[in-house]
Amino acid sequence: MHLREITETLKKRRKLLGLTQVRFTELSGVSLRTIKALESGKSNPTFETLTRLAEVLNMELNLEFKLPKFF
Amino acid sequence: MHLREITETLKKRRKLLGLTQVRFTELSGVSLRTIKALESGKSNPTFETLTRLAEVLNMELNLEFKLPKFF
DNA sequence: ATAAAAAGAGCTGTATAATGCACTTAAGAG
DNA sequence: CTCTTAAGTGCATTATACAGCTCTTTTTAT
Repeated sequence: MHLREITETLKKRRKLLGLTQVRFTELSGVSLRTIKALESGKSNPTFETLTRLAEVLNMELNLEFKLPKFF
Repeated sequence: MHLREITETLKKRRKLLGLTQVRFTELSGVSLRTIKALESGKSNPTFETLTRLAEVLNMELNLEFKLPKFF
């Protein structure tokens, strides 16, 4: 997944769970500033930042083999 | 996956493909210093760095739901 | 249409990721 | 063992992620 897909997924799921950005910072420990930058596509986040956010959403980052397109 | 798992996986696959760290920098564009730090567990890499390395190995990072442990 | 809440942006400081160079240590081949 | 190559470390520099504050814009509800 490209970074844009990942951030979009995080954002959509955050909203699906009815969380505001503020509540998201409280639950994740990632600053509001960082979340805003990330969601508006203005950063190259560290692995830890993405992981802390994913965690709150019951998600995680996995390293996998690329699958051929027809999958 | 935790960072340690990810870096171990990258390292193992790099070796499996018979690549040295030097060759890995040439193919990925990530500096030798950064690869050394990463593989020896001394950094919190950016998404881009991980992606560039994974790319060379025909792998990628995916954001997924956590599965219950019995899977 | 207005008020309130949420999201985004500018400015700034601090921490640290990424980099290059030189050196040391470890691993492999002869 | 020695020689060669690969991997890891220390130090210094540069770039930038992270963070807090304030202000603006957008969205949502009344």
